[in-house]
Amino acid sequence: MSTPNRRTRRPGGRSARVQAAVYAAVGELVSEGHRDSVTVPQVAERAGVNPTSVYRRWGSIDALLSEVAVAALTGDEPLPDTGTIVGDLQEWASIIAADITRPQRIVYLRAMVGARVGIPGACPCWDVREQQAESMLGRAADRGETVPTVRQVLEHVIAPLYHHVVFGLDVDDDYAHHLVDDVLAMSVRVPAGS
Amino acid sequence: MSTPNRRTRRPGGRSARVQAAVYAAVGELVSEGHRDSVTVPQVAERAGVNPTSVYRRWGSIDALLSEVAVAALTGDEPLPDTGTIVGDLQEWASIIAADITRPQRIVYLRAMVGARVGIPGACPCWDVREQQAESMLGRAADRGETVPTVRQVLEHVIAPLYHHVVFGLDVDDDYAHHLVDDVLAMSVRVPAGS
DNA sequence: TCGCTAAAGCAACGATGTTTGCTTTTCGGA
DNA sequence: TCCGAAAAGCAAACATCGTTGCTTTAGCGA
Repeated sequence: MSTPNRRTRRPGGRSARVQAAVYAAVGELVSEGHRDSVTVPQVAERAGVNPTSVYRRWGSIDALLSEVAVAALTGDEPLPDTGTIVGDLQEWASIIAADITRPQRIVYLRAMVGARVGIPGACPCWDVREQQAESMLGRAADRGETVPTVRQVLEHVIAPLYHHVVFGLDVDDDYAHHLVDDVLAMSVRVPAGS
Repeated sequence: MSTPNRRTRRPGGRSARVQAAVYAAVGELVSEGHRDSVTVPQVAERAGVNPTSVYRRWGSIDALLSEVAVAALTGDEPLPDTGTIVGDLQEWASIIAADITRPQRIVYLRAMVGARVGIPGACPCWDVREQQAESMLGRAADRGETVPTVRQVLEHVIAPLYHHVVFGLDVDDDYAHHLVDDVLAMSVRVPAGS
């Protein structure tokens, strides 16, 4: 088969340049607080690109926004490594909380929610979080600590954090740490023979 | 002061009729699966009302949708009363899961997320859930059961459920029950002297 | 280097959403 | 019953978005 996967058929110079310009333009507009009403023509003008090109490549502003969003939201920060699972999870939760409460992130999250119509399946964001959780929990388990499952961490730390941000509820360090305390409480069980 | 609170200045006949018609129209359109693209002119036509009236009263389709959403999302179902906290929470979680995964609800939730720009503070939805949780936990505590806190139930059952729906992840009974199991595990502690 | 073709650019059009100034209706108090 | 004013209706202008047919540019393989 010499049929490249579409979308990779001509990745060279100009296409790449247009994509970069468009991505940058979206980033700028979002950062400038044009929170809502980021439109295709706006992005195109800022990028110095013809609107038609954007329409043909991405189809709609939502698709574009959510593509950029995924890229922006999965830029990985260094993982904490404090020596204990409590420390790791609390620092991790704090970092995430601080990150996703930034105005630009909120715009992206909103865009993701708006665009997730008829797009089944998970988005890469959660995969990243899952890998991070796996990594920290794995290390802790190796140290002999009692740890919750990856699923529990995702459902009871990550999900509530994003829920709060998306619905405009308060999110701060205290809140994040509470979540971690809760999830750690889940993994403390009465030993069978005690 | 004879300055009524605005929005209540002339609640009589016609205004009320227009509001009712518009609310009904939004409900119909959303129910019919016009998932996206519910526009002001559409709503106005269906309601037999002039678009201008809608624009002047609500300003935008998002504001209108989220106003209707709050009304729709806080309609309370009867609370389960199975005799145990496990049973109550599991049934409750199932009911909520079934409710918010209906296509119309998703539209409303999306609208809430979209409209929650610059509207600080909680929306009435969470208040309802909080009261429901309080009620069930209170009954269980009276029976002498060990129960999690209201906050824990909200953060670790409600929040993940809504998170999943809003981001298009799977939600079913199993998932809901898992959450309940987890939150109950939080309240099980090793007795001090064991 | 040449040629094929994917992708970008251009321009014009059609459709819709939104705003605005003005008129008409009708609520609610005097 | 009458009057002032709030809210609804109407119509037309306005702004923008999104689409489409065609042309032009420029990767990339032969």
